[in-house]
Amino acid sequence: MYELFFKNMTEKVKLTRDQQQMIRQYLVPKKIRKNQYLLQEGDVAKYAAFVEKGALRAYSVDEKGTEHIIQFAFEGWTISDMYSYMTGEPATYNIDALEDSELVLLNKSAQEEILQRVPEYEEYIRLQLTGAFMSMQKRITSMLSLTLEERYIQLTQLYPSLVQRVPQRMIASYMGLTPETLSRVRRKIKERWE
Amino acid sequence: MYELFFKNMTEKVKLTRDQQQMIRQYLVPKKIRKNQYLLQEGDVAKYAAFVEKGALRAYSVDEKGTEHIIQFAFEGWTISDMYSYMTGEPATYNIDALEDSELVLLNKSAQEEILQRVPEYEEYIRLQLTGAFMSMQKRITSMLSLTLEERYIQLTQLYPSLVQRVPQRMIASYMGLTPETLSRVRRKIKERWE
DNA sequence: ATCATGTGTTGATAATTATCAAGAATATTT
DNA sequence: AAATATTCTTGATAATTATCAACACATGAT
Repeated sequence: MYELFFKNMTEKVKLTRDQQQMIRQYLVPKKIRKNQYLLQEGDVAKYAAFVEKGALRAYSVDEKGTEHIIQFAFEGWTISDMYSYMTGEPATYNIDALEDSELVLLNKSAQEEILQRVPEYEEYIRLQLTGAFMSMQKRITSMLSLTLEERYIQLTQLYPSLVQRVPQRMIASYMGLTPETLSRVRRKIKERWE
Repeated sequence: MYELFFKNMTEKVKLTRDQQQMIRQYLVPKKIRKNQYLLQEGDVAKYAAFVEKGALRAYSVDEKGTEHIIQFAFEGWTISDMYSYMTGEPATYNIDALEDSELVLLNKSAQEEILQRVPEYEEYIRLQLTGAFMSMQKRITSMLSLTLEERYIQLTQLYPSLVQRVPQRMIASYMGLTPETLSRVRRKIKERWE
């Protein structure tokens, strides 16, 4: 239990055994089944979830009922509705599981207590946020400057497990396209390599 | 000098006078003129820049020479090529000034020393990054789920100074559109309100 | 194993945005 | 103030993507 969570953290910051034990008290394990919700829009996001095993997505639903996937999270990633988590306001996003998943949950007040008792945890969060920031910035850059083919190829190279474990209609949604267009993009890539 | 920088920081974390004085040692003031570069792609981003006064943009240039604006920064915002700053690799982005600007520069090793001597600075960075993360997530959500009119209206509401101080062709670039299309979007909004 | 449901592909057509070009308006330079 | 450069708007056309529909294939339920 929590192997990946602590492996991930201790790769970034040095923690004593005692500190790790202390943090462990605040963690809540959770298993969810494929298609099960972790968060529904309108509720308050009480937790940030670290993915120990499995895959999740965060998505918003527009007035026409179309889903727009904002984020995927595989093993080693953290997912939440950050605004709702930080402010206690109703969540914008739904979060559900693409596969049976094992999560490590941390609520906000627990995080605050950890931060007071383990200062190194602050550094861990900073490094995590920095990684997420860079990742998102790269995504926006790609959306603005690359062709669809280039974007898809980049996705498969940066996140190979995405393409293997996620249905194509969801990859299309993540890219802001219809499934039909993504199918055409993939055909064009294939033709270019024959 | 540095008024906004310290105002911004002390709104987020509590610092003693001594701590503030200590941090001040590491800061470098810089004035740049409109259109002057702060960073050119290919160079290493030695600094993160806090905007005391003025406005800057970060943009990438694609193979056709088209500029894609990734970020604007007005007073109170920080701008850099985060990946280059963190890793010492060559920068992807150019950063230049849209107006005569006054900046507060902080290089990476100075940041690391501050972090060791003022633990509260860690919290400040975390809170800053959290804000930036939420802002970027909102931007991606809008790009995926809103019509162009809705996106433009949202921009003018979230960042009124953007629309007043930035040429429209740059707003179009930031939105991923041509100037012609943005002009048409604005006309449609106007017709809708008459 | 069979049936039902979901996903991906394909073609045709409609809608949206990019590209090109020119004119009008605004900003900058002399 | 006049001249020049830049920006914004507009129209026409081309290119790209969305929408609709049908079929083939894959997956899930019984």
